[in-house]
Amino acid sequence: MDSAGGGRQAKYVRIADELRAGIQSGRYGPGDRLPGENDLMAAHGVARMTARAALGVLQHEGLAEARKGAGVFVRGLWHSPTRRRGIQRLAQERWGAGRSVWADEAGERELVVDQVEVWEEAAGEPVASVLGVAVGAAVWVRSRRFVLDGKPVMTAVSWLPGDIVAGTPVTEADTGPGGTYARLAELGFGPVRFREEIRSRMPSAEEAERLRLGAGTPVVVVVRTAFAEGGRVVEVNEMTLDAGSYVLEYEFDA
Amino acid sequence: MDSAGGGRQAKYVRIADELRAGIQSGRYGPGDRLPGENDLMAAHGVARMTARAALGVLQHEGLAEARKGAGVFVRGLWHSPTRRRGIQRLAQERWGAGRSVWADEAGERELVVDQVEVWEEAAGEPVASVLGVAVGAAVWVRSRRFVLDGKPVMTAVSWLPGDIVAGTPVTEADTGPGGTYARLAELGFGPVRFREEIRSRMPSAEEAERLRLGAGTPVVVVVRTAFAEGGRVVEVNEMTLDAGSYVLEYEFDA
DNA sequence: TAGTGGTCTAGACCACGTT
DNA sequence: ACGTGGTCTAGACCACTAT
Repeated sequence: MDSAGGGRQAKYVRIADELRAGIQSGRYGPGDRLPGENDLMAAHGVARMTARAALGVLQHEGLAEARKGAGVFVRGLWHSPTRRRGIQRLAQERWGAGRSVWADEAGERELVVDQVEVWEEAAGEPVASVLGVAVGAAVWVRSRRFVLDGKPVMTAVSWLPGDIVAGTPVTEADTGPGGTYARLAELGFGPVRFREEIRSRMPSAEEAERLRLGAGTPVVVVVRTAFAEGGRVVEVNEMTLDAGSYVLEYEFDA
Repeated sequence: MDSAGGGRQAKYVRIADELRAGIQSGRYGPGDRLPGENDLMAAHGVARMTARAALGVLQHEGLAEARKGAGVFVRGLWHSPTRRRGIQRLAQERWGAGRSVWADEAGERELVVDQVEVWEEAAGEPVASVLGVAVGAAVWVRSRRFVLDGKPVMTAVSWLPGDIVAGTPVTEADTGPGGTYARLAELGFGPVRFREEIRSRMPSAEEAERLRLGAGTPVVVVVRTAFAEGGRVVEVNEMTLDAGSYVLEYEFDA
C-alpha cells in the first residue's frame, strides 16, 4: 500500500524505469505505442493514477508523447533537425547577394513565415539598454514565426533603432531581397559584427502553444546583437527555437 | 464535478495560470513560498491531487521547486549563470600560456573538478566515425564533472586518438598546465580549428541526478570537435550543461 | 508536534480517436 | 461502440522540515 514499504523506489518510478529501458533497448522503437494505462494497471497491479504517473515521467523527459484516444507513443527523436550554422550564415556574401538567410537552411523543405507583425513603439528600459538608445526613443519591432513543413520551429522578435529605419522598407512586412541586413547596409549601417547569446529553458504555456511543443520539449533562446562599423547596435533579435528542431553549429579558428 | 462543465479549461490549469500570473506580477518573488496544497484545496474547493497538479505545472515549467516538508517556492531564476565565451576562450593564447580554460570563467567562485576518470577503449562505430579512426582502434576517454560553488554545472567526456596521446600526460588524471590542448600542441597536434554543435533536451533520470537538476531544467549538450593543422580530428568533447547555469556566447565578424 | 509535499488507492465521468 | 488518455474526487499513510 505504501511507497517505501516494498522497495526503495516509488512504484511509478520503477515502472517508468522499466519502460525507459524498453525504449533504450529498442524493444519500443520510435513511433511505437507503449503499454497504456490499463495495461500497466493490470501488469503491475496499481491504480490508474500510478500508471499515469509512470507514463507522465517519460513524457516530461521528452521520450514519449500521448495522443488522446489513441495511446502513448515513443517519440521520433529526431526527424531531421535543422542545422543552423551560426557564423557562415551571417557572412556578408549571403545577404549581400540578396539571398535570404533562412532559405538554404530549410533545404528542400517548405518554409513559411507567418504571424508577421511590424510596429513602432517607445523603447522601454531593457530594450533601450541593449540597443544603446535613450529610454522612450522610437524603436521598430518586427515579430514573426517560422513554420517548416507545417511545424512551427521558431519565433523571432527584432528591435531596430527608429532613427535609422523609420520610413524605410525595414518597417514593412516584406523587407525585400536580402532582408533587413541588406537594407541596413544600403542605409550605411550594415552589420559587421555579431554576438549571439544562447540560453535554454522550458517554454511558457503560451510559447508551447505557439510552437506546438509537446511536454518535455525545451526552447532555445538565441539573442543576437548586430553591430555596425563603429560599434553602434543596429539590431537586437530574440529568437525562440523548438529545441528538438534545431542543432546550432559554430565553427571558428583557435 | 467535471472538467469541461464549468469552464473551458481544466481546474488545475486555471489554478496554475493564477499562480503563474502571481509570479510574473511579482506578487510572489524569487524564493517566496507559494500557496501549498492545503491552501489551494481550501481556496478553490478542489481535491489534493488537483492542487498538486497545478503546482506540478509550475515545477515542470521551471518556475517553482518543491522542498519536501517545507513548501513550494518560486525559483531564483537565475543566480548568476556562467558566461561561456565560445570563441575567445579557445584562443591559442589561453591554453598556450598554461592557463586553464575553465579558471577565468569561474571568476571568484570556487570551481572543483571531480569524478575524474580516464581509460582506454576500442572505438565503437559512432566514436570512430567522428574521430576519423578505424572501428576498433584504441582511443582514450576522459570523463569528469565540474562543480561550481558546490553546485554541479557540467559533465564532460572527451575522446582522443590513441596513436597520438598514448603514453603522454593526456592519459593521466592531471594533464598539467594548459591542459589537454597544450599537451597536444607539444605533440605537434595543437588544435587550430573548432566546431561546436549545440542541442538542448530534457535530462535523463541519471543526468538529472548527477547534475542535481530540479524538475523543469533542461540540459544543453555541446559537442566540440577539435581539428589540427591538416584537418585531422584530435579531440571530440561532449559536454552536458545545466541549462540554468550557463549562457553560451559567440561573437564573430560578418 | 504540526504541517508540508510525495505516494497511492478505487472509484468516476469526459472528450476523443479508432474501429 | 469501444478503448484511449485527461480530469477529478475523497480518502489514506509516509518521510521530511520547521518550530
